[in-house]
This record gives sequence, C-alpha cells and structure tokens, in this order.
Amino acid sequence: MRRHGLGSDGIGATRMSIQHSAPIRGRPRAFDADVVLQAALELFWKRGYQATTTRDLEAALGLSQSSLYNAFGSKQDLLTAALDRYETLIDGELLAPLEASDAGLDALDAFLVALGDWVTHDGRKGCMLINMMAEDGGDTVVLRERTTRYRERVRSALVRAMERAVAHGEITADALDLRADLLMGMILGMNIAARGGVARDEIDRLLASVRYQVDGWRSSD
Amino acid sequence: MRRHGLGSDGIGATRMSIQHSAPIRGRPRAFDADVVLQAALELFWKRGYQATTTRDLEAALGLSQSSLYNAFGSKQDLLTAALDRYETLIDGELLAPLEASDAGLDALDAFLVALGDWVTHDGRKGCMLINMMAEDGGDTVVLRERTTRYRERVRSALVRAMERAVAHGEITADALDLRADLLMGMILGMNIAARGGVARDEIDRLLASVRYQVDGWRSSD
DNA sequence: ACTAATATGTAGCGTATGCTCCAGATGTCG
DNA sequence: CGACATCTGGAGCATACGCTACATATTAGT
Repeated sequence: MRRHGLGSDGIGATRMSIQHSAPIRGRPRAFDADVVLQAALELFWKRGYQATTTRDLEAALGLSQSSLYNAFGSKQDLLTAALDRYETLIDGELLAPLEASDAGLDALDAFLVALGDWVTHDGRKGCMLINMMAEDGGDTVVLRERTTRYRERVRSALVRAMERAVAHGEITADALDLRADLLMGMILGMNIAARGGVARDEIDRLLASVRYQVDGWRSSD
Repeated sequence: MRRHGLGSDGIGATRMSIQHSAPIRGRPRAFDADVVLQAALELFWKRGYQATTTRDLEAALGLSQSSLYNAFGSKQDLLTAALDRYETLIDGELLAPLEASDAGLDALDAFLVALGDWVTHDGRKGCMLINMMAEDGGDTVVLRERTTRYRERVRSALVRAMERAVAHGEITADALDLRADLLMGMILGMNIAARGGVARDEIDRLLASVRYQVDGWRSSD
C-alpha cells in the first residue's frame, strides 16, 4: 500500500546541492548544468516522472548517476528544478505574449493557437505541469499548490485579455468568469488529448472549436 | 530505456484463463470473480495502472497472487477485464440515459451534470478510460484504439442529442460539429481536473461554464 | 478409495529502481 | 609541490515489482 509517487509531503531536501555557479575550489564539472537540466526537463516532459528512471537520465544526459545526484540532489529535486525551468519557459513563450499585447481577442486567439503548438510540437507531450498534476493525482502538496497557482495565473491572464477586448469594444462584458472557465476547461482538454497521444487532427478540432467559440463572442457592430 | 507501461503492442496473452463459469472438476474458487474484478477496477481507477502493484491487489482483493494470476492471467489481462467492466458501467450510467431519452438539450444538460458526479464521486478519480489514455500516452495500440473508439461513441451520442434538440426546435443547426468538439474538450478537461485532484468547486466551475454554454445555444423564440 | 483436475499459500526468482559508497581523477590555493 | 576540495566512474545496497514453482488442499468422476 506504500505510495511511491511524485514526492513526499514532508519538508524534504531543501536542495542546497543545486549550484549553478562554479565552486571556488575542487574539480570543475565536466558538463553544463543548464544543458543537462534542459535534457532532464524534456525527458520528464515526454515520459512523465515515474516512467523516467535514473538510468534513463544517466543515458540521455550523458552523466553518471553519482554526478547527477551530486549536482541535483534527488530525482525529486531534479524534477523541481526542471519544473522551475519549465515555468520560465512557458511564461516566456505563452503567457508573456498574451500579457504584453495590447490586443484583446486577437491576443487570445493567438494564445490558443500557440498553445496548440506548444502541446503537440516535437512529438506528443502536452503541458508538463498539467501532466505532472495528472500523474500525481493531487497527492503531493507542493505540486498541487504549484499547479493550482499556475492555473490561476493563466486564468487571470485570460480574463485580462477579455477585459481588454471589452475595452476595445470587441466583446460584451457578459459572463467573463464563465468564459474564462470555459477556456480553462478547453486548455485542460487539449492538453490531456495531446498527452494521451490523440491524433493531431482531433486536437486541431478541439482547437478549432474554442477559436470558433471565442470568435462568436465578438459583438456584431 | 526499456518501457514497462500499460501493455505491450504484441498479440499477448489471449487471456484464456478468465473463466467466470465454475469448472466441472477440481477445487472451486473461494471468491466471487465479479466482486474481485470490481475491486480491481476501483483500484486501477483511483490509483492508475502502474501505481497499483500486484501486492496492492493481493491486499485489497483478499486473494493470494497465485489465485489472482490463476484466475486472470497477467496484470495487464486484469486491466483489460477491468476496462471491459468499466465500459459496461459507464455505458449504463452515462451513455444509455443520454441516448434513451427523447429529450434534446435537457438530456445533454443532465448528461453533463451526471458526468460531473461521475468523475468526482467517492474521492477524485476521473474517468478510468481517459486516465488510462493519459497514463499510457498513446503508446499501447490496443488501449489507444479503445479510447479512441470510446471518444467517438460519446461524441456521436452528443451529436444525436443536439440533433434531437434541433428537431425539437430548441437550438439552431449551426456548427453542430464544432459544438460537439467543444463539449468533448470540456469533458476531457473536467476529467483531467478531477484526476489531478483539483478542488471540487473548481471542477464545478468548469461544469457550470459548459452548462451555461449549452444553455446559450437555445434559440430564443 | 483412487485418479484427475483445479485452487490456494508460501517462497522465491530475475530484474529494475532510487540511491550511496568509495577509490581515484582533476582542479585551486598556499 | 603538497594540502584541500570537489567531481567522476563503477560497483553495489536495499527494496520493490511482476510473475512463477511447487507442495498442498479441495472438489468431481469412477
């Protein structure tokens, strides 16, 4: 009955071992920690946490397990670091464009299209954060808090885009919350479809249906 | 690099061992195969396939591993049998009411409400088929075909409900396919939210947003 | 009673997994 | 150079997992 999932709920390994700056003394690293972390991120992303073994990491990253553990602590610490990196990535590529733009509905539409690419690009993967949430099942407190916070960030970015759309006279201000929830649901749905290896055209149909929906919000003038 | 997922792609174990009828000769079973299968189904449903070990099954089902293997073959065969049972269950409780009803939009709405219950009832679980799809990532051919077929069944049931709604003059016949895809996306989204242990009220908000959407399709007369 | 057939419990096999130990390599600083 | 600190490779540990072997128990047919 013992669980062995994505992480314990305890304080657990404050991960003092992750040092990206070179040490003053001693043998220097034979690898670039950033490059290795990116590779680990991609493995976790594609295969999930449990299915990625430390031997897989050893092979794909090109370092021995001792180096891996010496540099990153535990497998779970490595996941945490990878998730940090992932969040930076997705912030830059998906959320930032949505928030930086002055556009309302067009920015929203562009975001949805970009998302469709994001979750299917380079072999099915989905969104890593949502994947981890699904894999963990909400058992790991730290992870659940993280994914909850992330969803709230996305949702509020969507609401702000719609508010801009309202300000621009593109849509009416009706039921913005319900609309945001609908978008969130479709985002989750597209993600799990991608995660489940659903055919690209089926995912495209999901994407098309949200975009059609968003377009339908335009107030005819 | 070896995979050890939900199943191999080979022909694999034609599962001749699953016999629900009592044998003519020999020692009779000390358990009810249906009861045991239901318990296995619930374990797989709640925890997923990989996370459920044969020792977990042994403990929860109350039979030794030898009896388990003798009765059901392999762990994968047990999953297949559990999925068969699951499909019967969900057909009876969700799809049949949707299809049997003469109602259009009301039946659709009732289906969505029932689905919200289905994926959250008795502790977060989501839909087992979709969970398996996500866990497997589409790697196992048999499973991918099964989940694809299931999604098509649900989708066509949704379309038929909308066609009845059109016939009853409840909605216009516009973009039924896009609407069906939107519903499918939201169904997937609600499911992964439940699977990920998302708080009930957040799932309820997803549900409310689809229901609002569906209600919005009503043609004002 | 005896044989055939099936079920059950226990022990264990082979492998995988996360992680650690440790001897040696490779660097900096005095 | 020599002391110190860190990194690296390889071997291995403890545990967990799916599954099997096998002796024993329990039934039906003769």
